[in-house]
Amino acid sequence: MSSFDEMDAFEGASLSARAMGARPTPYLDDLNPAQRDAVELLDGPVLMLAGAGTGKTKALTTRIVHLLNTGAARPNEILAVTFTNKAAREMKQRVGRMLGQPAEGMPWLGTFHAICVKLLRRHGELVNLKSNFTILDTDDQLRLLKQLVRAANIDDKRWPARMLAGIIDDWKNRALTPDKVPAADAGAYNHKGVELYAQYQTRLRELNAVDFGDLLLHMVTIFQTHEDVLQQYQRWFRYILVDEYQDTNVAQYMWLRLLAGAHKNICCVGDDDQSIYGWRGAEVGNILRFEKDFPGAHVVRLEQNYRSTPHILAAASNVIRGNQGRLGKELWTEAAEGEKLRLIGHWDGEEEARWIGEEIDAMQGGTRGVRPMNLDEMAILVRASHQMRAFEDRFLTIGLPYRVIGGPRFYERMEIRDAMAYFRLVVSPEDDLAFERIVNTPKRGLGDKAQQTIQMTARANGVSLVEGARLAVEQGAIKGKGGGALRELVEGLARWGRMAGDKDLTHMELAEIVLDESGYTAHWQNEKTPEAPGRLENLKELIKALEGFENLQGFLEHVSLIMDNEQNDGGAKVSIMTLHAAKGLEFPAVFLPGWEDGLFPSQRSMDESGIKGLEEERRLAYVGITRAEEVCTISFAANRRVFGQWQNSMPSRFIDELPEDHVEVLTPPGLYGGSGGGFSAQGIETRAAEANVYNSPGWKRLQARQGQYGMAQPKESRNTVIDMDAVASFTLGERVFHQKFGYGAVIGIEGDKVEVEFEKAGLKKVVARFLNASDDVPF
DNA sequence: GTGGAGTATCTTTTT
DNA sequence: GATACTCCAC
Repeated sequence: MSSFDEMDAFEGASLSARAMGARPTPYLDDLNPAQRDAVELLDGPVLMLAGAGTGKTKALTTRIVHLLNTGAARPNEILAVTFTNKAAREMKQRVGRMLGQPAEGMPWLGTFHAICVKLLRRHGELVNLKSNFTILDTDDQLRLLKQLVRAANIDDKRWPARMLAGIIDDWKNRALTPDKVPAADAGAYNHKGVELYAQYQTRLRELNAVDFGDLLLHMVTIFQTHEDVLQQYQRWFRYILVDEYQDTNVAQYMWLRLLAGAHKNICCVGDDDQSIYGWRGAEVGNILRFEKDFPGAHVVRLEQNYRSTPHILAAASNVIRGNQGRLGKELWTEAAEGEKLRLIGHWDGEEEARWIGEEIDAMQGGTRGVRPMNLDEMAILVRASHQMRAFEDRFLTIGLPYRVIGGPRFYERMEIRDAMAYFRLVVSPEDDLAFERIVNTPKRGLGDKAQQTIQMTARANGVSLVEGARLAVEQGAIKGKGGGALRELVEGLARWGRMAGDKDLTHMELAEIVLDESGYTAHWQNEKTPEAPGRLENLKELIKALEGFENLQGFLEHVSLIMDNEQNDGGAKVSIMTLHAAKGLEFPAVFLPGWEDGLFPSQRSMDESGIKGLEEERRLAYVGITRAEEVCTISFAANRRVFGQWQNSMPSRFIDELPEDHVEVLTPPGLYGGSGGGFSAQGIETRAAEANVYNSPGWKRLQARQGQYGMAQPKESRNTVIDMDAVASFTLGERVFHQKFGYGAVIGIEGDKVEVEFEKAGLKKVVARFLNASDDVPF
């Protein structure tokens, strides 16, 4: 690894590169005047206010190319920060394409986190970290916090560790080390928050580990306390570029200000109207006060939109107008008028999914809209991930190919994390958290008691858990079957560790040996659950993913930072994702379902953050609408299942903010004998009433008439589970149904418990509430 | 020590 | 409706 001094040595070379003088700049001809400004104003602070679809990435990448081309900086003197790995990847590709060569030479183009890891590997010792520190994910973090909470004798029912994790995260986002937490926050987590935060940081240091927030926080601390280090990097990074500046939190902001403090060659790109990460500590204020922070800053506005039709832009503008304190932009386009936005209401969530499925089919077949569309030109953007389920269910039944973006991630799956814990232990045996995860996975007969013995032995001797386990076995502190299994595990770990140094063995082979010899593979082979084969499949995939890396360590590093899994499995598919995940993307056709008050805008957001929360929700609506290029379809449902309970709601207040002239209101389906059989007569009537309302010109007054459809009756009462009072009347011999055990006969009643002889599951004692009379079975 | 049944909580959004 | 957690019976 090259040391920092070696890096400095390049500086001389860069001067000669600059001396080479300007080269032709054909790429500038591709830009509109505003974009050109944004590219050519190289020195001094620049704020690029780039509305949705205004060619922001183009301007940013061209700026990098221009910096290189004019000799202002060498590739490794440019610090370019993004928020997502995807954005970093894309930028690298585009720069490479423009330069006509792979942009391998841009080591400082990456996410905040990836760049901080690089820096921290070099300078970690300044905050008492060894350079091979591990990065904890949220799971490890939570387990660690739980231990601390329990040790502090706090009732983790009333004060969940999750909550503490959130509070600590928040402090870290605000660049607050435990000693800097303001007095106003002293009451946090039952007045124990600050103390536990300090303990947590101590524990992390003992484990030679950091969490995500630490990556930024430690670097800020180092820059603040080591002037020499800061100055070196201020010299080194001649030009700084920041993407999605509106999403920076305080720690990131301080980090940037420190680095840009000397030369102030910083170009921040953002859109205050697309700030949607306030809940994660992002401060819109950062972008709003850029000109104050950097006096004399050039502000460039990109307002010509190359993405959407005028109808779509008009709708988006009208919605976002409701927010206060914006920097203000007016998007315009030369695009043809196109279709109006479409708005439709449905009876319930399932019907919404059904309708959208049919619509997608029709659009694909060319029977709807001005041109046939490919499946990958369409996307469904939801507010909360639980909304995805209805679409997945529906699309599975009609065989419509879809892809969920940002769903449960590969590296978060249980089996993958288990396997990775084994790998972590092979690479670094002192990784106590990894050891705790796998001591008893697969089952080795090592329960709480044995694990406590290991912990105590380790602590008494001041060694890692693995070493503690070895000692405990040696001293015979753990007897019987567990002891033998533990000895085997400890010896295995030592053996695999030695094998890691073996040149004749690839790390893929090693990984396979580890999983086989530890019994982990067998554990899933013996498991009879329906998921087991899939999990084995995932493990195989994990081994395959190792191929791209030098060794296990390199792989683990990669995974801790890049938790996304791009599945580019072939074939056109409809995309389903959250609005947050959709930022930066665009699709010819966009569906925005679930526009109901409470769901969107989210009740929780409004409860917790009031007006600020509502405004962030509104920005989310803005982001959603502006993803659409040609067609945007907004929908809402009167009824939806929440927590398995039916709930009804009113259309979103944002629907009122859509400009009437740019919206076409569609008649709900079902009235023409289309879909949705099986409703009661009452349901049809209600739906007919809805149709009239929708068709009326004054549809905006819908809200005033919410009583008519907002408070619609639940579908059918016979679908509800039998209630407790009714259950009391079970009689001996009665035929009953249980969700899990199936059919059976009542053979005894004791209070609220009923003894049932099930046909398949045999004799069980169950609580009456979970039983239905068999002719009353829900279906 | 394990596994099953019963109970509580959950749903925003993620590097 | 699903999962994580707790409690109780083997």
